[in-house]
Amino acid sequence: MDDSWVLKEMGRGKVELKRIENPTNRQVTFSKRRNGLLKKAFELSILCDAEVALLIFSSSGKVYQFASHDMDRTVAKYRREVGLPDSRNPQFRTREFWRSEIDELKRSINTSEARLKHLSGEDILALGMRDLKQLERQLKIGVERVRSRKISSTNSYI
Amino acid sequence: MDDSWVLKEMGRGKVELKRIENPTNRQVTFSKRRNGLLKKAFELSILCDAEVALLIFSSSGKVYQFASHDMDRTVAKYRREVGLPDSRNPQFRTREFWRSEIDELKRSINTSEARLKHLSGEDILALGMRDLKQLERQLKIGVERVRSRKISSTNSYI
DNA sequence: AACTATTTATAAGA
DNA sequence: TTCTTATAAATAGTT
Repeated sequence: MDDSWVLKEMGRGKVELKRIENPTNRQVTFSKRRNGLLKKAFELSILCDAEVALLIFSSSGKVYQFASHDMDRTVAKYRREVGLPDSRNPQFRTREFWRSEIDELKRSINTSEARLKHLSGEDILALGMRDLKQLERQLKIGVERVRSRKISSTNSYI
Repeated sequence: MDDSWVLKEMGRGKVELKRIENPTNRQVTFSKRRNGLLKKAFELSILCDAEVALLIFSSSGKVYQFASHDMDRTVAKYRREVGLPDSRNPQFRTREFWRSEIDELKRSINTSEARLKHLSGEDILALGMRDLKQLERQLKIGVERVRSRKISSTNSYI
């Protein structure tokens, strides 16, 4: 992205990637970049359906935050992921209940996604001839529908 | 920065600020923007001497993180700031946590099903020309893959 | 993964 | 701080 890494930045001037010593400049830059970062965190969460949590403390101690879902939830998720099994939870029944609920939904998702892959021609090695023929028929129907839709769209017939 | 808020984005094209439906595009954009966001978080922490913590979960559940100091420390600091007495064990919120987890899975299912319909040529009235073209391209790829699979299957080339 | 045309972000300056 | 502007970066669509 630029020549000698850790050397330059955006904008009119060129800035070393190191702490800005002038307090005024640092404050101004903090304000601008903080907003930019929060905005991009928001956009990432929307565009890519990601769960994002962002915490920023200014050097003077003020907090700024963004959480696409819920800060606690995301942090809890992170803790589990990282290895804190959070297994001090005595309510295993409840926990098991929710888990099975979720497993069921996940199975449903897997089914849909397998079908989506098949419709994209992926993971079809295991399919038999009958399924392949049916798949081909379905795809051709799809192509035809999309094609005719494109035509009427082109002619502004909406 | 741009005309009608929530309408455009960077780069060659113009993108609505909404979830990218095509899984491939979404994954690519996620990868690019995730890196951009992590980089900017890092730069903010250096340039402005700020304490920054960033958590990103992809929609497939993979975690990415940046912490200028220490994730736990920053989170604890945040909790104190917000008023929660650093309760790392939010038992009373467990129900809400599971509920949002489940809601998300349900949304995911709805999305898969919408896309399945699109690939079958259903419910495509609302799609724009760009999406239709992409859909047609994808369907044709699917047809080709299925066709070639049928041939090798016929010839017992497994 | 690499390439660019564009759009954004932002460092300085006012 | 806010606005403006010149320039550096980020990135969407494409190959």
